[in-house]
Amino acid sequence: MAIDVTPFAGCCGSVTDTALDEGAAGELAAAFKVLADPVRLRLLSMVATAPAGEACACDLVLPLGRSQPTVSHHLTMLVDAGLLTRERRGKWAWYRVVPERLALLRDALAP
Amino acid sequence: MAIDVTPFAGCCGSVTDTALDEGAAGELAAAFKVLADPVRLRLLSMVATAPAGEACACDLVLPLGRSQPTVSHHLTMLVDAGLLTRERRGKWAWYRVVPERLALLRDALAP
DNA sequence: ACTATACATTGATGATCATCAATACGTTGC
DNA sequence: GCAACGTATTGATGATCATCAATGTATAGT
Repeated sequence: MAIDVTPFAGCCGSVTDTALDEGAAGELAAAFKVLADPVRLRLLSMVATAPAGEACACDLVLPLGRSQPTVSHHLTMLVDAGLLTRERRGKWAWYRVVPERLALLRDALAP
Repeated sequence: MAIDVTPFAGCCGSVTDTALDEGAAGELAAAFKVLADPVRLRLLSMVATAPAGEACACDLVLPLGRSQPTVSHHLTMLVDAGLLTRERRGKWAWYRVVPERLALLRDALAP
């Protein structure tokens, strides 16, 4: 089941801006939780640095040293978090990063 | 036991820069894991937005609605992660944010 | 010294999560 | 239709973690 289609609706404001209320803190925490895993970070960076800005899931399993279901699970989490998009082409699934989403999280740490 | 005095030694490079190796991904993930909690995010923003750039622990317990030990635990995690500094003055403990540390994490999400 | 206060630590518990084996689903080619 | 392949889902398990009550450790005031 999808974790949350719009975790951290966050449009503006940084942690150093104004004190976060409980709701905003929960959404932001959920967003960072997705980044708080080595496998997901590697997946994100592998897709981000892939040749045409996209990567096939078939090329991500072996280098990570995890089972196919585990990699698929992490990719789904990244998609659900809005950090990646998934596009099926035939038997393969291709992933691209969503820069705006990454920027949103980065801005949450702005001074 | 302190989690790690220098988690994410990270000096340079973003997730979109070059593919992360297992070690770097682990350090980065550990750093984000500290941010991946609502209470810690609220603590961070409360300290960041505090009047003189510092906040007394005594003023952080009630607004969070958590027990004193729980708040103390989260503050310790933030200090161990290098995101906050702690200074004891008499009976009180005063916290300040470490902007450089926050910037380090922000840069890890740079395009 | 004694008491009260502020904070940290310990120990225990329930919840969340990463992981894999097994299985299901959808697509391609024969 | 059938077999092979790439991917997603299910179910189970061990590990990690947030939380609190109880306790420990200082410091300040009387």
